[in-house]
Amino acid sequence: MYDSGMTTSTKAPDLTRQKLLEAAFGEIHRNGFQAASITQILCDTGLTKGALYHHFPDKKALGLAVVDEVIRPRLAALMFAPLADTRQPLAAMQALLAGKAAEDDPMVVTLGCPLNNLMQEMSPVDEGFRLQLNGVFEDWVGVVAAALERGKTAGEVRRDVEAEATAFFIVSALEGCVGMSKNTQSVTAYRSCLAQLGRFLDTLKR
Amino acid sequence: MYDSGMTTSTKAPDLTRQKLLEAAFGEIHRNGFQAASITQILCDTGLTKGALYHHFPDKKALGLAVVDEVIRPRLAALMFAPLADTRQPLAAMQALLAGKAAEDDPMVVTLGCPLNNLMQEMSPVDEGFRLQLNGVFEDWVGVVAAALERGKTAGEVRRDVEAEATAFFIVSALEGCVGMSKNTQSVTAYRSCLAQLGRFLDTLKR
DNA sequence: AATCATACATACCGGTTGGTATGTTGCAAG
DNA sequence: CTTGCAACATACCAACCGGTATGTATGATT
Repeated sequence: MYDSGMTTSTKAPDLTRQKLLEAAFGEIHRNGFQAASITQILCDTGLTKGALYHHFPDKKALGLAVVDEVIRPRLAALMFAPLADTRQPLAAMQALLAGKAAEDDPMVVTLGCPLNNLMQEMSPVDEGFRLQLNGVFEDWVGVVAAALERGKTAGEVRRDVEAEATAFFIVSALEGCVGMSKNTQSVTAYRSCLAQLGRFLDTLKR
Repeated sequence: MYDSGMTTSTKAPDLTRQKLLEAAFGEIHRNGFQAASITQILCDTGLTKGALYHHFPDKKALGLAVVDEVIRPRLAALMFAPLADTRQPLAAMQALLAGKAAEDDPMVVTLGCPLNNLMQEMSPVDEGFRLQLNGVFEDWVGVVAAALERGKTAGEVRRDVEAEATAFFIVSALEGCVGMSKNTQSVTAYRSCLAQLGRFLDTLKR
């Protein structure tokens, strides 16, 4: 038999692990990795160090797990999925940007993109983090590039567009927009910046 | 009389202040503000806490001074000056980007843009920092926007270009390129990304 | 029923942090 | 000559950090 009737209390290791990951994600998103306090994360979850260091060997492992098991899936759902099979990547991305801009109070303006935040903070400082983050980033660029290629064969995208370089630029510009808007704390600037990125996308049209 | 013959030893308050600022800039550039160690900064300068806390009330004040007295002038010399009076902002920015791309080993790829780094780290966390950084950023955008406006009247830039929004996007995209290249640690990607930004600039031509 | 590993909680530790209080030196004014 | 303040140096501190060692409850195994 299995513990079907358990609420949360007794023993549910994967659940507590998940709680740790989510809390860590929140603290890291708010304060960055280095400034994220283990104690605070445990405070948020109601757990203790015993639980944490049972599931993760150290703080860095927790951070890397957050990248792989929280940030990556979120990004995949938000940004990868809509482009996964499209043959009109430009239209799809325009819709994506429009959807982003339409959010009434984007948390991304308040706290920024979790991936970008971590990249800016940790990439120059820790090679392990850099590789992990770069993996997610390159996957993202890869998804966009593949979509652009499909758009080329489908006739939506100009033939002389360098898919890989353009994709890299699109993602970079998007992250740049988010980052600068975070600094400005202005939703208006955020939307305006996204609109300009949309204008660039238009120039790729055939 | 004034102490004309002093080398460095006895008393030269503004010089030690400057040394503190430069060392702090370096540590902040390498590790971020929160992770920058006061002790390490003093180690770099050969000074002590007595000196530091004589010139600055606390760590935050030091950081803000770095923004105003180190980062801002550097940025002004590198990015503002070349656009100060141009009537062909597009050509000027293309030249600027080309110059950036031509650097054999841009430190900006290794450690990123000091302004961007600080914005990403500190803006969501400390309002004082946000305002200070945003001041520099908005000045930058203002310089670009003004140049674009002059380009419009001079006939280089299309009339339907929204100077302010476009300037915001240009700077954002540039910072995005730098940030992503920092993560990739690839000078090639950096140059390629700058080239794409150049293509966007071309679309603004009349 | 006894055993044993998993899944935590609790208490503790060395190291580092930013910050302060006190001391010392030197130049310049009175 | 001495007084006084600016410009530092030195010693010290409480708070917090990540990490560990130990203890304990629980469920599964034999």
